[in-house]
Amino acid sequence: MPIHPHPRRVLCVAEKPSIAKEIARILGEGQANMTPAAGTKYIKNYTFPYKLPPHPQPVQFTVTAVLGHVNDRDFGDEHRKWHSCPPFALFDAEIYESLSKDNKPVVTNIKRLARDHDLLLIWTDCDREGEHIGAEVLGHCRQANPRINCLRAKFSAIIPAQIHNAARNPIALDMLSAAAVDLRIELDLRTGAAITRLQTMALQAAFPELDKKVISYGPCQFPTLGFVVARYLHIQAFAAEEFWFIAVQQEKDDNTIEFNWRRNHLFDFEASVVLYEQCVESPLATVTKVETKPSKKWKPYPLTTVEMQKSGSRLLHMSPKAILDAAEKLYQKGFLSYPRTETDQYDKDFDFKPLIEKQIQDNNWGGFAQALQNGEFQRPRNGKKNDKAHPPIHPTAWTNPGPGDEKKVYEFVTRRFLASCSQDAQGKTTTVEIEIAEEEFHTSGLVVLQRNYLDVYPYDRWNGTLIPDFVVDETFVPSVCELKSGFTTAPSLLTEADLVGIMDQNGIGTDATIAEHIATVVKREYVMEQQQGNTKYLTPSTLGIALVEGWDLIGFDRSLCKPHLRRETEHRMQLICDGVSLKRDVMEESLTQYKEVFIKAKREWDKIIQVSRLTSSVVPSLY
DNA sequence: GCAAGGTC
Repeated sequence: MPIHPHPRRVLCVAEKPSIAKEIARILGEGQANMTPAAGTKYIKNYTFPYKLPPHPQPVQFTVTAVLGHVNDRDFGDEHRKWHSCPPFALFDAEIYESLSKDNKPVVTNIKRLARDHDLLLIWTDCDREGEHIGAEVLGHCRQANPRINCLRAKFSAIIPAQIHNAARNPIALDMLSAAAVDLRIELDLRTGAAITRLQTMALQAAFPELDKKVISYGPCQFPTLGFVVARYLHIQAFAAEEFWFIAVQQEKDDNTIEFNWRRNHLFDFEASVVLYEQCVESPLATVTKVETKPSKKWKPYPLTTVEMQKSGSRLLHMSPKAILDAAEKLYQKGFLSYPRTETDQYDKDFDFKPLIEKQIQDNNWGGFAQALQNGEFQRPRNGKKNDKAHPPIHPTAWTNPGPGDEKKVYEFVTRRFLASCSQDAQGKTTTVEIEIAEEEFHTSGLVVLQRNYLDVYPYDRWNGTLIPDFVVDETFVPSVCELKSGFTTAPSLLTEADLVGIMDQNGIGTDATIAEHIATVVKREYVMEQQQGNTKYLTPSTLGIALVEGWDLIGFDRSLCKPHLRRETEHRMQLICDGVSLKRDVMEESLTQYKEVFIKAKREWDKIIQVSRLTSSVVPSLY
């Protein structure tokens, strides 16, 4: 990309204030002049001179930010009221762009700046949403200054080399990605509003007890509900099966050693009896193999948002939403890095030392941090994901946030960070194999030699089970050899941690929104939380089950409750980004599909109603 | 009274 004609004044706009601050710190080399923007306490404008080679004279740089997306979209007055039009009209109704109240001073600020700058340099996150936000910013700046040029800074980490490089080698804003996001915004608004109104009004008419309740549809909330219902129905349909196995135990050196059958277990009773009787007839066990091998337990990967919510909700017994909220607060206070990231690998130039240094003062893990500084440090493992915008979540300063959610989250993130900078736990595993009447059994023991990361990461367990020495060819008659039976057990209901993982795998929602979608289906009373001991399980309400079964029954090969449609939208967005499809064509194709769903649903609506009646007669309460 | 996606 050729460098732009030499600009005199460059206006840099980031996606959020924290990034603007970092860019100004790096490019301004700490000398930037800071003035707060009028009307909003979040946004600051930074100015400083900056050299853009090959020109010898520095130009003036101004760095500012917006707060994510700038524009709001909604239907006009003639469609906004629920009874102002039939819901179907929402598929083709005019959509208007407007500024939300909070964004007015933000836009006033960039427009004012745009007037006396000749180049707009977009510094939003380098993802699809970032390109879209960039396009919104450009639109407003062009209104204020039609002649302003626009380019995009491309960076993959907030480190000086990258930021300077991005400033000096800008590229074009990717309008195709922006168009793809446009598609999503419009499609989700139309389908969400149309189907929500259809569904709500029809169900309220049939069930007076649903009066005043919104029965919302959304392309993310419905698949989320679908996963919960699927697991519930799976459990309902589960039939336990009996199985048999030979249990062998041996007393040795005051220990009871359990040996596991190589066949694990059999579902065939007759066959189990035959094999068992052979063991009873010649009960002498012979040791066939004793093997000791080094083994290790791997330290955890760097922390992404999804992983923080998944393992956090399992270990801290908090909801994914509460975890993200606490992380957000800690981030705003400057204690944690940006909490919404898909990245589980650190940039190769990432400087760990000063961050570890800050943790030395802690009463609980300070000693561990000190040991890392004294030579125990080992670079974190690299995961497979990189959003090219944010590093993994890590503590940026030491704090003791008092009791409560923030303390739990801060401690978890910090221990995880220190653990990832430490070394794998080392141990040795001993396996012993024996034979009784030609049937094989085995057992194993573990000795932990070096705990390493486990010392700072109590969430992981790796316990040694000591087994006494056995020698090959040694023989003994086991103290216990019995034929036992058991039953297969149904899977358990989904936990929030499970659901986060399933949504992530299926591309439902993003790191920043997954927790919200779960909270939404709970708020809508499609799903209920069931506390069992320390764990919260998710179970569908009668309403939730009826919705899923009803929509499935209407007989779409692609039910609204399955992740398929969302995946298709994602795929089509990618086609737009790649320049393969035009937004206009994709929009038409998608809307046609949803219109068909809508018409069919309206026609066969009584099927959903029937299922609902049926389900609510089985379970008396609707909730 | 509708969605999902940014960010605070």
